[in-house]
Amino acid sequence: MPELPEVETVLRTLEHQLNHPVIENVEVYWTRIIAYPDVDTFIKQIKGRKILAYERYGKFLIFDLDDMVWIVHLRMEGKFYVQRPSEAYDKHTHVIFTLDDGRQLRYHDTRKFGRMWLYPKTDEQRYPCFEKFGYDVFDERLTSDYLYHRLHHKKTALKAVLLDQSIMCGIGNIYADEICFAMKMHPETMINHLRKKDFEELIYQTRRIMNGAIRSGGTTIRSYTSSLGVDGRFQLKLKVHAKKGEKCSVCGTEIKKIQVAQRGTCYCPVCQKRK
DNA sequence: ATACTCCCCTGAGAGC
DNA sequence: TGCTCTCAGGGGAGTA
Repeated sequence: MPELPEVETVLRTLEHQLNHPVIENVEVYWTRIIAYPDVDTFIKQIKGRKILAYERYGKFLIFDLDDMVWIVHLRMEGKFYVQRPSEAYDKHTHVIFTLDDGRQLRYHDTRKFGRMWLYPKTDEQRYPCFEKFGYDVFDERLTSDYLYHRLHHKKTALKAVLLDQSIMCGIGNIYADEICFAMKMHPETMINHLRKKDFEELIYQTRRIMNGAIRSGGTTIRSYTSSLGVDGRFQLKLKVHAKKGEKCSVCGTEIKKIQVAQRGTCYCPVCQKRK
């Protein structure tokens, strides 16, 4: 599933592939994908607009259309393909954008969880779909002081905090497990047990892991063909997520799987201690 | 305010 | 082989 590094890779790949096309036509085959405005307005307003810039906020893709912004969240399985109109598409292709260079940008989503929004652009770049979202993981305003003041009194599990997009956004289930492992902390560690230096470590490890994943995701840009999105190449580097029953790469102990914050959670019972 | 639960969806995998 | 059942998961909505 696309988390921050995958979204970043998709965005860079799209920019590289598409450059700055004008969207000439749009066909929507599953209307719920369009979250705002209504489908007819979405189509009417996005037609004729040029993609000037590609940006990211958390797991959102942001396409700068000059006086408007087109925002996409891939959720679980959303993908973009750049294809010729003559190429076949399957039942999971829900939105097709025809570009002025003759190609099509096709939105594909097996589970139909992804969403798109189109808003008039504002200076502060805040939109209703971002309302409940906090700082992006790489936002410089996200500091250990900020996290400490916001969290040190709360009795919430560490992993629940990492997944809470209203505090910082971009982390999903995979990287939440990896960050807990890198911090050598049990995912159920109560956040109020963390000291200031632990929050520094949290931010450091989060950014280190995200940057590493972006770098290895970025390597797929050169080799990719028609399919955008990341093929799971850097799963090779995962230490605990989806590793239930395998041996910990550090100590050899069997990785365990539990539920934390209603999410499947893998961890090493020896390396990761409750604080 | 916080923490659950359900919902949206489909394919994969398990069990029979 | 083929059927049915269960589960995964980001995030919104509703509820205790």
